[in-house]
Amino acid sequence: MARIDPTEQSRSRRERILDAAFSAFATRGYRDTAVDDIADAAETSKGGIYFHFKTKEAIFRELMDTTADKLVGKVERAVATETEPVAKAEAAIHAVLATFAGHRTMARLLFLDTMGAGRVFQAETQQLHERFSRLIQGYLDEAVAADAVPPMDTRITSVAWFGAINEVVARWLLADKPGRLEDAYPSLRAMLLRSAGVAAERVGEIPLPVPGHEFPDSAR
Amino acid sequence: MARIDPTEQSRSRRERILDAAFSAFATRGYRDTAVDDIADAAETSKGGIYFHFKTKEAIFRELMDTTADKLVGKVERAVATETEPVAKAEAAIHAVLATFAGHRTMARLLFLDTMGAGRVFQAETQQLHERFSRLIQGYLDEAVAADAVPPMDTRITSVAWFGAINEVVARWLLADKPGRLEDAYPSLRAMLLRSAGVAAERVGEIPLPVPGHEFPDSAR
Amino acid sequence: MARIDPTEQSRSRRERILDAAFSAFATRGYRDTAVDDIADAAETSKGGIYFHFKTKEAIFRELMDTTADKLVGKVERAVATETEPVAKAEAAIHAVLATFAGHRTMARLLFLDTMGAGRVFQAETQQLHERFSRLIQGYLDEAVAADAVPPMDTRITSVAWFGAINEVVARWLLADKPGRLEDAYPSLRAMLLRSAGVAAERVGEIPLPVPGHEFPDSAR
Amino acid sequence: MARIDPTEQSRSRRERILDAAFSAFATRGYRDTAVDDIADAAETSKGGIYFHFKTKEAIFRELMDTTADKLVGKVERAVATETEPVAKAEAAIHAVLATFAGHRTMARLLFLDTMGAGRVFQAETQQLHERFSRLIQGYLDEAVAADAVPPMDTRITSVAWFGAINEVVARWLLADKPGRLEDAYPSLRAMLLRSAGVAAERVGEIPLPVPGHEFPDSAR
DNA sequence: AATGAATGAGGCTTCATTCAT
DNA sequence: GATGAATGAAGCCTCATTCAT
Repeated sequence: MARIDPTEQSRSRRERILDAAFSAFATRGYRDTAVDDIADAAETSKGGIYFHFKTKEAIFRELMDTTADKLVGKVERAVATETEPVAKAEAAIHAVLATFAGHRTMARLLFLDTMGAGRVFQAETQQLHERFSRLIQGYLDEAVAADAVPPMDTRITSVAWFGAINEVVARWLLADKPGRLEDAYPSLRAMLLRSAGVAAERVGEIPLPVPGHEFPDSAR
Repeated sequence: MARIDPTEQSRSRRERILDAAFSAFATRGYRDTAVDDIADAAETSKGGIYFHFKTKEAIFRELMDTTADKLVGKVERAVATETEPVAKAEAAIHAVLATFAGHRTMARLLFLDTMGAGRVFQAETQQLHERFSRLIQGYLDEAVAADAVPPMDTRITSVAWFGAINEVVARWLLADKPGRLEDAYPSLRAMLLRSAGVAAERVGEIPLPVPGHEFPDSAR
Repeated sequence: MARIDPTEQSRSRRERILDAAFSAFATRGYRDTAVDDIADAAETSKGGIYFHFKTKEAIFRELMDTTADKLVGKVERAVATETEPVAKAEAAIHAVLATFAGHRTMARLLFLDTMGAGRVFQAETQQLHERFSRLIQGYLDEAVAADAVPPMDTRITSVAWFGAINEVVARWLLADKPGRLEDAYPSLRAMLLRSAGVAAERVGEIPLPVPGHEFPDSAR
Repeated sequence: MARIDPTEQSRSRRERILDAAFSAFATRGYRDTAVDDIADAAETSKGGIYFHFKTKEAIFRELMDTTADKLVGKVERAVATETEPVAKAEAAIHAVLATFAGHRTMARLLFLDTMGAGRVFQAETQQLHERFSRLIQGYLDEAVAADAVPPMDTRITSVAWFGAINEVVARWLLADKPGRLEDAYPSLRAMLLRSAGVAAERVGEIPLPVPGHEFPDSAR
């Protein structure tokens, strides 16, 4: 008599809530998402949600954390396939862009909504950004150590890198006709590599804007 | 016996409201600021606010616009003192950093809270970011035209520049012990100039992190 | 140990709200009734009301509809007991008067407050009046078809009938010392029947005012 | 040096306010008309209004009174041209319909908005209705005295008359495609005269509905 | 575990009225 | 007389959270 493992059953419900919350937060933002919305989307009741999560905030927190974990994991796996320092950095940049390109919603949640959640989450957000820029900084430090790039303040540089990538992604997220995010990769890559002092030969040719494939403008 | 011009009088009240709103929004964010809070801070009544502004949103909008105007003005004035393209870009970067260094709250309002306001303001925010990146793009285009830098996709590069600067400022804003924002200038400048392909001689020496003056870490 | 069916339970609360709203609207009018008033009277919280009804307007709408339904139902049942056309009309008139006589508040809500609700409800109100005058027109048309009365413009006549009845009821509603509404029936009946051209023999004797039982005057 | 008489000047302003209020109340109803609206329409300031009138209610009251006076005046003048009792009644009916036909707004104010004003005005409204039905009753009593109609309860009959007329006017007011109010006169006249027992010869032929000129339906 | 009803604090906005100038 | 700025009491509605079942 195959009864469903209650733990399994519960997890599936819990997961369903997380999924629903994820998509709701990403679509409407934290503040504009009511717990009722999540309940509806998860085909549960409000009470059901409060059984699994202490507060609305807790849902958001958990979502932020696991999502960030996923992304970091992807980046690390992508980087692991490379050995040369600069190639590692390139792989990281590409991994981020590729991941977001495939998961617009994830990007939206991670990078756009963090402030919408209000004061409460600023610490959370900061840690997220910190985490990513530290990741980058690690690769830059390696590159410096390997003499692939000259010494520099890798802290500031990595923060700036993160900002640059973040902005390109955000702009793409909000564009009316997004186009393909990966089209931005060559130029962004060149810009970042050069910013770190990677040798011109290694950077290669500087891409020019392809007519008809310009980076999207914010409409209206 | 100089009576106060009623127009003046009214403007002063209006201004008082704007000031109060400015500081409240910058401190607590748009959503977490109640109209009552603004009224209290402006030493007016809620009704008084609604005499001068149609909605809470209108206050925020006006604040965003005028603040952005001020910043753009400062940047343009700083740039105007230079003639050489790269120097213009440097001046712009420096102007932004210097302005924000002096007006933390302004920065907070412009760059951190925009999303906190919710879906309604995404268009507004986009325009703001757009405006700044276009400003940068203008200088980059000039530099390309003057052969100060090689041809490139100035659209993406300027978006990335904006993102880089934005992130450095934001990180500083949220730091517990901010330090001096201008300490970040040399490295940020070098990073940006190199990213655009400015000649190494022109960029000059790459600054190293000064022990004890590292870029602030996010607390906790 | 009979537990109350939760559906039942909820309905009873919903009903309690409707009852409270009904009496509040009828007493103070739509605009002068705050949602808080209804909540208090229903011994619920404001939020509780908004769980059951989307807006204040929705409560009013539902009340109007069901009340009208009840009245129409009563009239139709009364009419169904008669076969002769003129008798049907008489039954209808009597049913309206009798119903209102027993339910002053219902009358008040249906006939006096409709405009107090403001522009929003004019359509609703019109439909209500339309509904009743169409009901009357149906009986008049039957009477014409049965040669019980001569041909006439039954549309205008029925509108006028409705107006006449409405006014008599309204005047009674607003009177300080209402007296018995049914005392007005004989004269109103005679007036209406004659207005439709019912034969004098069928109408019978024209009632004279009974001293001491005059139709109430508006006080002051 | 022809200075404008200050009294005159003041009255003109006062009148302008009344006019503006009249049209505003008639268009949007009492509750939905803000004092600001009136001020704007009268090209004055809110303060100016409160100089001339103690409260918003006072404006409405005065408007109701003078408007009713005007209408009563018209009716009485029309009736004065007739000597025969039934003709007087006919003249009165016609005068009301004709006046309203020419002044939709006046009708709206007097007959539709009275309740919208809320509890406060019910006394006022009642007096208005009372006044008109007493006017009618006077003519009916004369007719009875002159043996033009048989004895009856003229109190109820006149109330019913008033209601009948009122409803026809109201329906016309709210119709989408009003048509001509006076088209309703023949049938309404016949209905009313018959209701009072006026001899068939005197009433004349009963009008049938003219195809294409039916009394307007409430749209939708 | 889950449900749905209930709560109540709090948010934004409107508007009649007052008042200093 | 007139103006427009200011007041503050309501008003309607939302929503995170709790709770009986």
